[in-house]
Amino acid sequence: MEERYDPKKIEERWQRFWDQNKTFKVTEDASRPKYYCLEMFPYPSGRIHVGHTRVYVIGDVVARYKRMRGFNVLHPMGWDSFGLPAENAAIKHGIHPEKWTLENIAYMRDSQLKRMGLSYDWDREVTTCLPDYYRWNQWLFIKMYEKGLAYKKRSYVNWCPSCATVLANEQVEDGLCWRCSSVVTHRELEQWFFKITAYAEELLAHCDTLTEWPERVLTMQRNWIGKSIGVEVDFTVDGLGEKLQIFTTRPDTLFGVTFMSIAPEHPMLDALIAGKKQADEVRAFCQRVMRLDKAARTDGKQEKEGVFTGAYAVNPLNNEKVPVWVGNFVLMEYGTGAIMSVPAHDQRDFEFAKKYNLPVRIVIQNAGKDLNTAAMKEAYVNDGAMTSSGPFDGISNVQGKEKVADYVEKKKIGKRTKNWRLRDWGVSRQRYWGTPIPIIYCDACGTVPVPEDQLPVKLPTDVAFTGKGLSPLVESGSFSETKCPKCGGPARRETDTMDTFVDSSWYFLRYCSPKEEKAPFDKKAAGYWMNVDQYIGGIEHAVLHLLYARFFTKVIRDLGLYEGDEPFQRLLTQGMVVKDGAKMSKSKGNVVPPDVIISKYGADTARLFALFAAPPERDLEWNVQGVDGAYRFLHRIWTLIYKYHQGILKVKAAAKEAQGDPLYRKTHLTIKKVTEDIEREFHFNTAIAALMEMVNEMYEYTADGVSENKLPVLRSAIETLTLLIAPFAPHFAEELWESLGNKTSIANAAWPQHDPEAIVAKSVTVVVQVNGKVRSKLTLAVGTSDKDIEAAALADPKVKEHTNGKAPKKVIIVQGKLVNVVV
RNA sequence: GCCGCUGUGGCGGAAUUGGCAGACGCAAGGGACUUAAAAUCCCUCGGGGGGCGACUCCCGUACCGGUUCAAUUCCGGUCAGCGGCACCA
Repeated sequence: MEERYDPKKIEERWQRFWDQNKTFKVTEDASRPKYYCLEMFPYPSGRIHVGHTRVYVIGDVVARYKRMRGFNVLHPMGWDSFGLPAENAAIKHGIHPEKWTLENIAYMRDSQLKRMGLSYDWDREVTTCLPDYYRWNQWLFIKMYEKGLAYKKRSYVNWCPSCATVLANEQVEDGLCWRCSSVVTHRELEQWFFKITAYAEELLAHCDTLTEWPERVLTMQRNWIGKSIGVEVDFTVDGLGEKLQIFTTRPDTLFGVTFMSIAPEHPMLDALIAGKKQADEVRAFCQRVMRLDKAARTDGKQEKEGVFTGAYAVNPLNNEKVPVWVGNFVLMEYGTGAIMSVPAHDQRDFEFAKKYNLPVRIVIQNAGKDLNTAAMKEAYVNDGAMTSSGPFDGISNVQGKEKVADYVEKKKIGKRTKNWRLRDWGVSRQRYWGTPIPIIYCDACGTVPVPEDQLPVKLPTDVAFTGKGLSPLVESGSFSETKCPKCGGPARRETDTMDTFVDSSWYFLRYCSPKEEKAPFDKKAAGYWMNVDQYIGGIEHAVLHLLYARFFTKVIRDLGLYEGDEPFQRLLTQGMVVKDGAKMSKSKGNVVPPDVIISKYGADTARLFALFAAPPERDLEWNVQGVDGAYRFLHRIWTLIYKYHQGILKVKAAAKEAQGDPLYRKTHLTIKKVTEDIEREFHFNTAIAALMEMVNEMYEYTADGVSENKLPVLRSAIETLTLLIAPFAPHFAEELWESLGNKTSIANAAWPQHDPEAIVAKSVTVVVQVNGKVRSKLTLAVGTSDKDIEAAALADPKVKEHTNGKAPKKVIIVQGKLVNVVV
């Protein structure tokens, strides 16, 4: 054993050892319990910083701990490697996206991740931008096409002018592009969609089964799916005879309808205004509204505006004629694109009615204070008794909702229905660096999927990256011109590529059998490894990746490829890494690359600090002095062990016979504490604090030298400490483990178990309170009876002083903890 | 506006089932070692008061109130910060 702790030498040595011995390679083994530990795989942007590595360190501790607990641990790593930055680099620097990407991967793998000492089975590395992976994206796309789950439609879609591509709804945040924050505009385009709405009900219902997910994420998913239950009702357009269908969640207010509002895009609009004197004004209004971008259009603060179409519709419940307006706040995408307006009981309708002087009719009466239309300052949206509602007068509106719905269905003027906020997932991207959509268009045969035996449709390499005009795939004649697989005639390929979120929607299944050539993954292998027992990643994916991956798992299940409803058993969303008060990011200029920390302190120090400074789900302030502290801790252990190294090698570690020795007791208390802290919500910070306490106690124990007969106890403490620190500081632990005479890797050593008898104390300190205030402490033998405890407490001089001679009213005793004398 | 989370020393954080508030670490101050420094080791370290002193008393977990022998923990209200949703019919 070297006198000084030299992380550089140690870490290089053990990383080589793990690589050469394939220490973390795993295969299916039915005789052992499996554990699948997965961190969200990275986009290989080039250089990562400690903000990125935090998640891998957290996952690595889990994986190493579970391995020592005897689990067959699958812990893979790969690359989410399709995406825009590669293409932008190509445009800017003239490097092909593939070259740029693969070089980044090599650097990140070999110079950053491997140097952190992460226990991955690198033989399972998955790289989504390579044909052996993306061919299965294409295969899955075709399967989904065959089942009607992938379809093409012309519609208004989100367009990011800066990224020059379409975005899915989930990728628009506050009207801005999730990646570059440009204002998202609307475009009418023909696009491929995945029918995620077909799974809306199940995606929502199964949220209830994800009991080991953070409630926050589930709330976000439930909000995003946005189920609302209501009624569709047909109003008849006066003079036209056509049905104008509306959706409402408030059928109880149907008698309060005083006008209707439709979206500017509503298909019936032309018919409504045909021949009316308002026609030109309405058209001008609609064009003005439709020109607005998505953010402006859906901003709730925007004033409600509208224009009368000149048409009337008949309310089927009371046969009243009400005017039909166009409203700027009515959305074509939600419901039926038309609403009934009840100004008395809907705030938007109320504002609209006030602005345009439309009538207000109260149909729900406030039980506390009678409403009257003249005095109303805002809509009354609470419950009450129905009024002016024909046969429903007098009943509560809560019951009324059901009764009116029954009535509507009986009269066949509408039906109960559900509406979803969730939209189908638009997956077409007008860019090069993604999976080509495996579809061919033939003038004779129409849309034809590429036959399975012709997969993969590879990305062409002979393309130019100009950054101008259309995607390189459109410009590449050799790619788009092809033959129809059906009739052999001339045809052209789809030139759009898939959203990169498709890649990450099933990669966790691919890890189970990454080399499989006949299917996306081997069903048996997936049956063994899935689900992912622990998934770890950022909260930013709460409704993106995590929703898509759940959807894909269900689709894959229904294709008969996998038996299981949900991919991720337990989810941990780690906090971000903050420095100087801001999230670590390249643009803020506050990044700390792991390489720098590793060179100066070593990976074990970097790991220890990241784990100690905050619990995993909370944000972590990166602070150099804190890193020093972690470094000091490792040195302190090393120095202590070095001092007694020769001595303890001559003895066997203490066992039961040492019960009663204070260090032996501390050793076993620490085993218990560290194990519980890891098992309970991965509280690594307190687990490491417990190790520090143990080391402090070892220093005290050895302060006046160690006699021969204490060496076995010291040896057991040192061995235990080495094992307990192994998941956190693995290189450090390996080196010490070897120096203690062990021939095999500590990664496969058994996690220690605490001896319950060793931690039993003979005596306990009992807090003595008078009227709830601590006044004294007593040291009593364990098992002292309540009667004796009370007597001891009352005999205590401090107690006598504070009770002032008064007799106790009550004495509360909590065994082994506290006595409270109440006077 | 609605929903959720959070609020503890100079700082990061701990207190697991209602039972000693501030574990552990950082920073700071003092001391030992050293020609000196670094490193290391030891001590002090929430605020205020009293005592020469071993000590001791009061206050304190955003704020106000409640339940309880006992509240950082449970309940009600207020404030602040963060996050999500939001013209969704």
